[in-house]
Amino acid sequence: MNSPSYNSLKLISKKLGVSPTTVSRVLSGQAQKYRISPETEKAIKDFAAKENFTPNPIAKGLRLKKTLTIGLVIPDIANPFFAGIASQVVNVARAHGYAIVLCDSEENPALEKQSVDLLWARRVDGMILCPVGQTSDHLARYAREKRPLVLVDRVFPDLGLACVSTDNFNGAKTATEYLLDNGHRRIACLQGMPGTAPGQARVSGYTAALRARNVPFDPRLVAGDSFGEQSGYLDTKLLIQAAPDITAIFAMSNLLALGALRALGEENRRVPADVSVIAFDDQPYLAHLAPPLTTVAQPHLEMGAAAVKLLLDQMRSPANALRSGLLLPTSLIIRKSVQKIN
Amino acid sequence: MNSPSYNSLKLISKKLGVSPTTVSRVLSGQAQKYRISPETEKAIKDFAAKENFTPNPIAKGLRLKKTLTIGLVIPDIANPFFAGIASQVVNVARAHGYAIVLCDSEENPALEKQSVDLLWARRVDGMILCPVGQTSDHLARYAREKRPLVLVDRVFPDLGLACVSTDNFNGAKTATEYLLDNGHRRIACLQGMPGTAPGQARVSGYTAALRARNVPFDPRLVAGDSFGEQSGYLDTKLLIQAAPDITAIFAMSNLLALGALRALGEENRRVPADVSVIAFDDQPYLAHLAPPLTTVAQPHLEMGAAAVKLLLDQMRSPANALRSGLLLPTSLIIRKSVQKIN
DNA sequence: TTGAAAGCGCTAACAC
DNA sequence: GTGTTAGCGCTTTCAA
Repeated sequence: MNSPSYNSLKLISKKLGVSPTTVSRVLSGQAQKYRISPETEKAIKDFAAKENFTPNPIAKGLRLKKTLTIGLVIPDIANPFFAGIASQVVNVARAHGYAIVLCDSEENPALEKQSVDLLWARRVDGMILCPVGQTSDHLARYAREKRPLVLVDRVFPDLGLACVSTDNFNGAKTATEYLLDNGHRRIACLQGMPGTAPGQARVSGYTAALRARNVPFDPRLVAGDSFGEQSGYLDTKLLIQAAPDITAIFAMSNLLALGALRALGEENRRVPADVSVIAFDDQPYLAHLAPPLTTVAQPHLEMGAAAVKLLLDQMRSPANALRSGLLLPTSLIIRKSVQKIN
Repeated sequence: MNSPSYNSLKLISKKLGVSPTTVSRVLSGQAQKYRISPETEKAIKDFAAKENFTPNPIAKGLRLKKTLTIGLVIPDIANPFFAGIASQVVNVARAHGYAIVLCDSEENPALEKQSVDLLWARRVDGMILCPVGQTSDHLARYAREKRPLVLVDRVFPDLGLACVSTDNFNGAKTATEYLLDNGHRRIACLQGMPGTAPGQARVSGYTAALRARNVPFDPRLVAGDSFGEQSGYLDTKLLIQAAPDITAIFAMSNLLALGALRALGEENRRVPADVSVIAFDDQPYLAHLAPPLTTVAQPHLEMGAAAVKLLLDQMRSPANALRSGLLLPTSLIIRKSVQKIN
């Protein structure tokens, strides 16, 4: 009754007067294949059900060299963007019989590398990684070794690894065009962390939209160094000093938008009457801000699900699975933070 | 160069001309204990470092009956409250050498039970569980079996299991008193999911505060059936119909508060001019709402950390570890959603 | 100071 | 139809 002592194939086979092999065969659904007699099969299945027995997955893992486990490395699980991805990864993986081992790299490249190593050392069958986004050296090796691995969000497209990300370029381009359509010409851009694929793609989308409409690109209007609230606040403050004539801010994350809102409030600029704002990545609370924020929505759930599916493909056939970039579409969610001017 | 073939103690021992035993001893830090010669020790350590070798944890797990793994079951990892707890659990666990296997019960008791069973079947050394909160039958058994298990948030105090939760009673009492201090008498209460420990404790705190100030308790002012935004919206609508004279709403979660804000907006009641609002559980975005919301903050990070620590205690000595409830203090974060009246 | 051997619980090859 | 045996990679007696 105390401290759970586990059952085993051997114990069961003894109680039932058959061999461990037979029990193993029945319990792994191979009864048919080995033409085990229906009575034996039933006896074993009933007994296992009654005793609530499942073959020890550790022993199975050792023997089969498979753990039915997927590693998930995320820069910050408390960030709703990543939490959304994680939730989908967990659920889809479970549906396929895989468990998720979760690591948090705390936006720290060293911790990321350590987490990745740790997970391989623990013999996960595959891994989903949202890189912190600055370095990819430690990943090149895994690409060569053809380990089942898919990158999400801050991807490195040139590594020959499977990647899932959103169409950041077009998302940003569309948002910028929307601002232009509303008469804005002096549009600031809070760029987030430079050197990350999503950051770069978004800024490219922004400049592409300007160029297409012959609006001069002013490099002083592009600012910022991270995706956090602090950067949004500080850089908006600086921006207002340096370019008081801006009429719109395009923030490359919703945290940046939050920070911008705070700075704008302090500077007594009303949104959207004085300055229009567009954010990136939709979150439930954006609809409840004052004003409700217009934003570029990313398909979180699809991202997580797609990552798992790509990974399962690779695990099935490591050699010839598709190893390219998947680009999911964004959508512009129009709320009330952009005002028409002129 | 292709497909990673793992090293092993045996392989290494062969290359070094010693026995697997010796390699194992050195690599598990038992060199001293077995008085292995410094040269042998160094040779083995150097080689392991060069080859980047770590003993296979699966084999180790089989032999030692320990997996250095903790299971974490959460009702919804996309909910920032739980994501905050998870982030701390992951980090503290890692610091102690444990990996986290994450399950999402999707607020579904059946899935919760399945997840718990799955994790034990996978031989996790211990488990941290945020129950969905309605049933506890399947947990009673684990209490009897003295499995390492700690409950977080929606705890069941009478099960003889270790629990971590916040002092919901006093948190709610303090918030209600603050409303009373500001002259409010008709205070509605969006109660969240009935039958959950936190929900009940919060409502008790609310009524206790009323009683202490001789403000009559009106059961019609208590409404709601879940902690989600929908319920906040709908029940606020109904509340305004049923009791148009309310001057304040105490929402037992921040999602409920969001819903209330939306309903209030539609009904043209300004916050806080017409109706004051207090939320429960602080989240970064609350400071950016219009108006910034006053709320009862819970110590997320401490909750996660405390849970891991209690669990580690139990895993060290399953028989006589502390198995009681830990109550963490809340704090009232005063922002701008409460107005003094009369 | 080191090694040989057994066994953790499982599955797959090879009998019969 | 079923069983015997070996071995996955590790740790731990026991022996030397």
